[in-house]
Amino acid sequence: MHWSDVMAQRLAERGETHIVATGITPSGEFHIGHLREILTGDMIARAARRAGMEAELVFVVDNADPLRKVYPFLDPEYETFIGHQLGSIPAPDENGKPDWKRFNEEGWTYGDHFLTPFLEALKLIGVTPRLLPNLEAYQAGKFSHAARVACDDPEAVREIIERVSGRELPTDWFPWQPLDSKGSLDGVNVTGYEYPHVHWTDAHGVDGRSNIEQGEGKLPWRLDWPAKWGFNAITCEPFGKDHGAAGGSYDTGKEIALLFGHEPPAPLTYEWISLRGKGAMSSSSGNTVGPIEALQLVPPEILRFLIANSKPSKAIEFDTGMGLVNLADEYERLCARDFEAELADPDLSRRKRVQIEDAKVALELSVVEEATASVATSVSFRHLALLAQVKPQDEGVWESLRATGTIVDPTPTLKDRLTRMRSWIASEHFPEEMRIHLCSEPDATALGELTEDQRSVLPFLEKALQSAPWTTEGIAEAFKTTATLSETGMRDVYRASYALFMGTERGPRLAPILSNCDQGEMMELVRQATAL
RNA sequence: GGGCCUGUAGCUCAGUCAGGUAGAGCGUCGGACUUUUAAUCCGAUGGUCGCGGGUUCGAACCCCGUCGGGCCCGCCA
Repeated sequence: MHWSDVMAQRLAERGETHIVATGITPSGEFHIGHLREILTGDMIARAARRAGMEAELVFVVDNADPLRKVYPFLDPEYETFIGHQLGSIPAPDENGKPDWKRFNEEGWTYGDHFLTPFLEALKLIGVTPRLLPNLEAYQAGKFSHAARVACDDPEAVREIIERVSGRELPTDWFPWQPLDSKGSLDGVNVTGYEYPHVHWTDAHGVDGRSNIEQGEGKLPWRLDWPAKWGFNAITCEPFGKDHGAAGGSYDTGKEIALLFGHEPPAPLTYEWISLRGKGAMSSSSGNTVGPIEALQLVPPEILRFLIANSKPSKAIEFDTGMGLVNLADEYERLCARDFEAELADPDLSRRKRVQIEDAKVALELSVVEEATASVATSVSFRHLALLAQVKPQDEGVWESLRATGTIVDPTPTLKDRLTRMRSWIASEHFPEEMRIHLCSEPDATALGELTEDQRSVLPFLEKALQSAPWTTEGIAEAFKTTATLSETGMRDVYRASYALFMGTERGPRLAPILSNCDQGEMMELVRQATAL
């Protein structure tokens, strides 16, 4: 059974209506690691709906969290904002400086700055969750109940955290973090509590009080999370393996949720996504591939397929090179399969059946538009990558595909795919082994591997190409002429030509590629090779 | 120290929950297509299931131990 269906089954035992939660702190650039969080949630919700339940996806924006440090992309000026909530400080401008103008005029915050492009990418990917900004929830008093329970009996909370996580809390620990006189959550000492106020002294020697029902502070993460489960009626939440560890925040959250008076959601722990060869993704080190950047390379359904086809417990190595080609081609192959027919075979082994069923579900989850069928474009990524390189104009690509009977007219999907393919080819991510290289000078090694017969083709090739019209047809004709003149087969002509022009044994059709090159340069290459 | 995830073909992984003849895709090799956009099709190749015990008629799967990799036990998600 597909992992999303396993989860849906678990949800079915709990009830008919579900709210699947995801949540991210908008502290920096979003990356495809965050995509796993949100897509995992989306796929659980889809699976639940497919199983006949009602399910909604929500996205908690943790903009009540404080700025932790001055990241490399921020101006040192941000030093003054450390400890301040992401939803209440200005966004960095293009130079990393606080954009006060937009902040004052439009209320454009640090959190908005990073969240907005991510939401755009999500839309393209077919995910439109209901947003739950956390700072606003505090200000609206939604945390009141939980905050009061915790503040009324701090020892109960402390007991749970210390017992479950096995770590000792400082003696002055208090389950509420007040905002200080400057708006920071750091360095504040709680001096007393009298509902609904928490009294404090801050690092500047100022005293004050914080109303726990009006967002004048926040709950520490380990309480904040279970509190949100309550007032948002969350029934299911996928989260990264960090939270899932024994003694981690889900473990303590489970018990704290009960203290607050509600059931914890059904959990699903997922592994991280790393970049192939570059280790874990990290916004601060700049070692990231953003969702937008990824979408310029591959269509959204491929990105969805990556998540759908990997069990959450499996770490994913995101490979922007050959891995992406293979992934996309696998997707294409799956699209072309007839799963119903395959499953109708009564002799299928259990293993085989599971494999087919999982592939089928993964494919269903990959379509951007829920409950629509995936469509095969009948052109593999590999093939399209070649055509895109050989034909500078889109129309040339379509002509080639028409000529081979692959398509009649390009579908919007295919046009879209070609656009992305071109941007991929232009990027640093495009794998070298997929790139078509023409030799700028003769490749002695490749030529040396030719047989005598094949080498003898070269002078005839030179003669035939010299007088050929420099078009695809003209060049193709010249190859045939060469075979006749040299009294060898076409096989040897091509074998020699690939060694000559590309330094390889085989390759994509030469004539269309050569016709896009300069005849003079190519002839020079032939002459030099012949003379060797 | 405590815990979680992970280890299966050259590569990516499925199969472990419900024990029953080791699977898929990619790659590689060979063939076909009276030569082809590294295409397509067919065939072959390929594994001491990390290691050692135990339970069982039977273990990749369950139990115990052990080794390697990743991660958590921070007011970071």
